[in-house]
This record gives sequence, C-alpha cells and structure tokens, in this order.
Amino acid sequence: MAELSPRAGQIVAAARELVEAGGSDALTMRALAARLGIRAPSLYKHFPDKSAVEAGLIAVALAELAAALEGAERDGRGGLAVLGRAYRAYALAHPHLYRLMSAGPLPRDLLPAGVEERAALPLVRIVRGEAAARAVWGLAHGLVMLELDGRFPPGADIEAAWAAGMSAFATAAR
Amino acid sequence: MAELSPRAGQIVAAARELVEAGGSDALTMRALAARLGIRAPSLYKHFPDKSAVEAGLIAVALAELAAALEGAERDGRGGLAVLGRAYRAYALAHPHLYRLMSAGPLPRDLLPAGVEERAALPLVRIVRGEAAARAVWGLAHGLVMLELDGRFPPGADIEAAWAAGMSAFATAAR
DNA sequence: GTCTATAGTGGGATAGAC
DNA sequence: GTCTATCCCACTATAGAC
Repeated sequence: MAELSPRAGQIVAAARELVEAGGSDALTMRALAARLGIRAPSLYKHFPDKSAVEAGLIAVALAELAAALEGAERDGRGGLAVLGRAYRAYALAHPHLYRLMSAGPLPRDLLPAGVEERAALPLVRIVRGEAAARAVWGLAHGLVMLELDGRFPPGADIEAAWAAGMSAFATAAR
Repeated sequence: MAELSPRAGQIVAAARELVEAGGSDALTMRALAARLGIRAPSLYKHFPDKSAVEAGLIAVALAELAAALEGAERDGRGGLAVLGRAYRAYALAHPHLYRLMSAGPLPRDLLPAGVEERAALPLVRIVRGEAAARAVWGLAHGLVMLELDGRFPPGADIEAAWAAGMSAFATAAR
C-alpha cells in the first residue's frame, strides 16, 4: 500500500476517533463523513471502499504498538515482563483499536510492507525459539482479550495472571 | 435461566446450525425462522429478543466444552497438554460457535447457573494457583483465536506453539 | 473534491387477526 | 402459536451535476 494523500490521512485520523470512542461499529461511512463535515459519498473519492479505510487504521495501530514495544525493549533491558506490561498497557489504552487490529485476518495486501514484522520483532528477539515466541504471543493476546471482554470475575487479580504467565516463560527468554 | 420449552430447544438447535454454517452474522431472526419453516415474528412468542436466543446457544456450547474437557481429564490422567489439546480440538471443530461463546461479556443473567464454573473446573483442578490457571486460560484462548483468525504465517507449526506453551506451565501443574 | 439524490439490501421488532 | 402486514432503522455504494 502506498503513502496516503494528506486528505486520506485526515480521514483515517477521523476514523480513528470514531473507533476509539465507540468501537468498530461506530465506524460507518456516514458517521465518518459527518465528523469531517462532508457527505458520505465524497469519501469514495479517497478510498475505494470501507475496508480500505479500516486497513489504513490498522496500519497506524500496528505501527504504534510496535513503537510501544520497542520503547519497552530499550527501557526494560529486554525483560519479558516489561514487554508484557507494555503490550497490555497499549491494549488497555486503546481497547477498540486493539480489537480492530487483531480481529479477523490481516488485510496484508492493503498494509505497508514490514509493519506486521516490526510489531513482532521485539518478542522474537527476546524469546528463544519460534514456538515459544508464538506461545507468548498467544498468552498476551489471550489475556488482553479476556480482560477487554470482561471475562474475568470482578475481583480477579489480572496483574498476577500476567506475572504468572510471563514468569512461566522466563526460562525460555534469552 | 430456566429450562427451555421443547419448542425453544428446537429453535436454539436451528440457531446453532446457522451459526456453525455461517458464523454469528448468519444468525438473523428471519433466517432462523425460515430454517424452521415459520415466520420471523413467531419467534418472539418463544424468546423476548435475539440476545435470548444467543444466550441459549452460548449455554449449550459452554456445556459441551465443559464435557469435552472433563473427558480429556479422565482419559489423560490430568496432563495439562491433554487438556490443551481437547480445548483446541473443540474450538477448531466449532469455530463459529467458539467465537460466539467467547466474544464479549458473558450474559451471565441469561445463563443456567454453574455452566461457566463447570467449564473452568478441569483447568482449576490441574493448575496450581489462581493466577497460573488464568494465565493458562489466556494462553489457550489466545492461541485459539490467533489460529481461527488466520494470524499465524502460512507454514507456522501451531502444534509446536501449543507444546511450548503447555510445557512452560507444566511445572505449575499439580 | 464535493454535492444531491437514490438505489438496493438487510436488519430487529411490533400490532392485531386467526 | 402462527400468521400477514408493516414500521423504522441503518448500511454501502453509485450516478451525475457543479
């Protein structure tokens, strides 16, 4: 996917505000246009369809998550627990965006090259072995989704679950 | 939630067929009625609204998953890997149902009492400590979701990821 | 690049007769 | 319990003028 035109960038930014405020369902072409002060049909001059707008949004979110993980990598001297905290923090700070970004197959053909890999790298660097890295990825994703979906009982100590999870893989970290 | 009337049970069964065949989106009141050979408005004599039908479906799925895990518990002499395999197998056998059952907050007020606990028990019995049990739950849920969402690269050895994950928690098993 | 107008589709739910 | 008839809503997308 090529660079976005300035106007397209504004549209994606507005789409982000809608999603962050009200979830993916709140992102409709009408609402998006309204937020920009234009009519829905005008959007189709900038994006072929709605999924292209969503792909632009996913690209932004993936890059942001990657940056957050890279930051944790630097600050935390490579601790797995630190990486996990950063992952969870990003997801909790942007729950709807995280959902959009991680639900369903990635529209890889609509994404800038390398974004996906970049988000995965900090984890790959710290965990020994492909299989273990994927397990940690699954653990982080699963804990985040359970938390976002309100699946834990009211008083559950979610922090402790993360600690238990990350420490189980500590021996697999470099 | 009380027992379903016989007719309500048939409706839930039909709803299940729709969901298993085409995902949650395929479950509409119109399509559901059509499958039963009646008109959509008639459904409202048996269920107050669509969410009540979904809750009935979730109750069935939860009970089935619980039964599958209990079976693995007996056969596998309490091995965590065996439990994981059973979990994954159920989710892959009923992907759309699993999604419906695990997406969003549980409608606990519409569910028969104890169903949720029953599904969790096999895991709680085998893992030492609440925190670790929740971590394993997150791991299983995350790996399943990543797989169902097609998030792993084409050639990924998902079995190996499960093995790595479950063995990381093996020391935490009783 | 934006507009108006509109097509076309689908959804949940209700009223009241039988 | 089921029907007919209907309401009201929302959505994506296109055509063609300005």
